[in-house]
Amino acid sequence: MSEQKRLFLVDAYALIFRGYYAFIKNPRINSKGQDTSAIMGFMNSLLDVIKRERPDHLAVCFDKGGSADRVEMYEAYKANRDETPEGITTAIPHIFEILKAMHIPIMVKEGYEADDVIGTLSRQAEKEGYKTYMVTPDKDFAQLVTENVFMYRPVFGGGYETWGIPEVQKKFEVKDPLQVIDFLGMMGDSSDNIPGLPGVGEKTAKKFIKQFGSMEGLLANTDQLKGKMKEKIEANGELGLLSKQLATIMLDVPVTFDAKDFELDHPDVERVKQIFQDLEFRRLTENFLKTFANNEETSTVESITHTTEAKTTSSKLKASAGAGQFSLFDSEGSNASKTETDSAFTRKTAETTSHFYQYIDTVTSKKLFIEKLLQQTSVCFDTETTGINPITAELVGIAFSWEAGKGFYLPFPEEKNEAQKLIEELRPFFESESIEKIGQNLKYDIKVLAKYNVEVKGKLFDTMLAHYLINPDMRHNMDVLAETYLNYTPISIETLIGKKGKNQLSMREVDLKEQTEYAVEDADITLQLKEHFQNELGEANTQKLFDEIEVPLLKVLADMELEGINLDKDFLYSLSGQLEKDIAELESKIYKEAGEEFNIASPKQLGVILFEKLKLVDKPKKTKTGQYSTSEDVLSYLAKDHKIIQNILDFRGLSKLKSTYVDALPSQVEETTGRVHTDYMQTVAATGRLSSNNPNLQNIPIRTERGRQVRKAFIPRSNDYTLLAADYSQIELRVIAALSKEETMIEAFNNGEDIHASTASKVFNIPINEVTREQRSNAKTVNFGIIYGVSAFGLSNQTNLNRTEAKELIDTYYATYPKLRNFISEQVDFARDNGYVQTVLGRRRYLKDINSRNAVVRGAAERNAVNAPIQGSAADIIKIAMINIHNKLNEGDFKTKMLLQVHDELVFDVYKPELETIKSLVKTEMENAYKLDVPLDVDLDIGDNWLEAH
DNA sequence: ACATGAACTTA
DNA sequence: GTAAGTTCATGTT
Repeated sequence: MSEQKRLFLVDAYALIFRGYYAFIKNPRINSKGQDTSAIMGFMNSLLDVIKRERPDHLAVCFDKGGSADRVEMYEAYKANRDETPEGITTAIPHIFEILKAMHIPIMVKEGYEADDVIGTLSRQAEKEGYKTYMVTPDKDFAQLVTENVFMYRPVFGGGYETWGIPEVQKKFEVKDPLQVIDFLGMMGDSSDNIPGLPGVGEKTAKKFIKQFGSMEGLLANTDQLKGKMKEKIEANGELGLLSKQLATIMLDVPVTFDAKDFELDHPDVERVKQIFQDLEFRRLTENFLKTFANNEETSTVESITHTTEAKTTSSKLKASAGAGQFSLFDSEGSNASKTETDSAFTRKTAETTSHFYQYIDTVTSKKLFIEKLLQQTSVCFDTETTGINPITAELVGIAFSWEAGKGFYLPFPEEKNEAQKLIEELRPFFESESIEKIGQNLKYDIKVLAKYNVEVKGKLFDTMLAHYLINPDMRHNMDVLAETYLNYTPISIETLIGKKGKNQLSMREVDLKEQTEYAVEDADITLQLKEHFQNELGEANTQKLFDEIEVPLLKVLADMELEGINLDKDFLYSLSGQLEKDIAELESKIYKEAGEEFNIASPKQLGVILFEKLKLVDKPKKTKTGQYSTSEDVLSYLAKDHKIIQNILDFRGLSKLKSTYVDALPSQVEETTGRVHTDYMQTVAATGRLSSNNPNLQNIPIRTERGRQVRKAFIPRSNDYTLLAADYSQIELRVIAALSKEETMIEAFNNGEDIHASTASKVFNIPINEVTREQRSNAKTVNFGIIYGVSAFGLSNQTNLNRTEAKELIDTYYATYPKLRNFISEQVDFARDNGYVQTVLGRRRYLKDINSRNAVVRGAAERNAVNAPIQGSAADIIKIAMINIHNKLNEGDFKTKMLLQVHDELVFDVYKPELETIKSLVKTEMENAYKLDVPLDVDLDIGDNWLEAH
């Protein structure tokens, strides 16, 4: 069990300040009038670290006398820092006293800051083979991180996060933690009074680091900059270098790391108790006693962990039932060895049933386990990893369950080769065609395993997908499902790794017993959910949709996501520069026109300028929150009244373009693959469509000339490849024509007519070649309106027609296409009778509001009743095409890959020699994915980027 | 630090 | 009028 030794170095002042301000609203004052907030806050953190981590070595580091060197360099250094609050200065002697009583070494060195002391010690400890954890919230320390040196940051709301090299690379967007110095030097730090470069903030600093690598790199290449920025940086090179020096933590402080001195040994309990009593700390005393009592207990438990004898629970500390104590493989069905949940466990899950979860940590038990595993016909599994991004995540463990209430957890070693060896032993299971694999969101697990070169074969059952088909309007996360269908509350991941968001620990840091309880429970629950959903799929008549569409598609999506797409970052960088310039110009024009400077991006401030200062309109429209509405349609209506309006609209358009696409996309290129990997969500859209996020590649601009340029950045993987975009022409109108059996429209499609022009010709009763642009455009609007469930009101809003003209147009439209009108009322009637509507493949959408007495609510449900079968059927069709194409590409061993899906379009990276074959393959598969009474038509385009391929 | 609303992007 | 996702400002832990 002897891991590498771990040294914890605590940045005292940082934690004291943090503790002090945590209580600032409600300071702790004892009966003697002492403000003990700082002491309390600090001690809480310290005990917390000890309790969580059980360090073998620990020291607390203080500043003393400021940094003489730094003041010499820059006299303003830390000058504008506020005077230390009295509550802190008075706390220091007490803290010293407590630390002494606890036998914790205190490190101070006159003339050096704690950063420098910690930095120096970490380097010495590293040489002696220690892993060092720097306990501090201060981001500056990130520069010290190495393979063996970590930041251990307390986070708001409790808990800690560990920053190793990958975390630092991610947070600061640097390649090497040392670049954090350049980053801080460029952007400056007001609390340390590091000046930084003028005009450079976080974003620009990150950009520079990526572009030039360092401060020196930037200063040597200012010729690549433009405009004001160039001038400012060239003029301030000295300041930049000085800032970098100020930000650098020293590594040569005259202190010595002596392992023996730093060993964490037993505190003088009586003395500490006495001090705490004097300060009137009651909870803290308890906490302290528990922390150190706990320590003893832990070592006892560990010493018995590997015995096979089930041990009677003698202490409330042994909370994780079952795990670790196993009389395993002779235990099938034997209640005697089943560990009942005890009080400490039951408190989290009220209706917990007894369970039998075990982890596997010996060669023999592993051998037995794999033997048993391979005898099963159906197994639920769940991977636990270091993160939520499957491309970078590493396996921490895999849980398995094939019988309700029971399961096993196989932890994975951190070392890569060892992990690979272990997964190889599981390969026969994962690649077995005859063992069914069950899971919740299998796409994730499949992607993780793919990174270990393991393919998941055999029949699949994904409980998330199953539930999506059973009830698409609900949410499908496991916790909700367990509560709804099993009346069971699973252990939340938050109790393990801390609050959601950025504050999470890695699963790797969680105690093995807790990992087991959590992971196996997930597999167990998922297995039980499967039993439940299996029957419901049959009842909802969606078994086929599940087996033939959604489940096969999951693997297709996994492949597409792993593949990613190549992005021309440099192109976007230069685009960003142009946009920045244009935005700045618009900005100054707007300020001039408004007569003052304000935040144009703030609808609130903008509203005041437009409607109170410039009084552009008498009765300004308000939003539902009571603010002035400055939405696009309101503003374009005013564009003729004041030239500021057009500038504002342009400003908004360009800002959106820059922030959401031009600047965001390059930062989402995956470091390890050099490509952008979107995540397709298969279970969010109520109609059956996919959605895409991180980044969303389904809303890349195309309508405006400027926006469309972004598509030039999406490029083939190399010169041997080209992009192919294949899109269905008017698929939704074809679907509605086919479903309604409207002959007039079907005939137009059969004849290959321009459907909007054809509609205009019929509605306005003129020959098709005499249709004007405006007529075609109005016809187009109505055609789309039908798909969305028209109203005259909506239509008049979308066109230049007034309400009566709009009504008239709709009436004529229905007269032209009578069966469309029938189809619409049939859908609504069907929904009223059955409570749902469905697509060509039987995908259902339930409409609970269809019989609502509230006309607005009911109207919305009626529009859903019309739209869902159309949008959903189109989604069904392209899904079929994707599965078939994916199969064909695999069977034919093509180098060509399918990369993207954008609702009615598929994008491929085509290996040039395969181009002709692929073109016909794709067209055939898409057009014949599903047989309708209307031909499906697919347009193909190729190009050296996504814009050209259109 | 986190959630919400407004605005803007797509099919 | 349908279906989505991201960013920014803003107000609240």
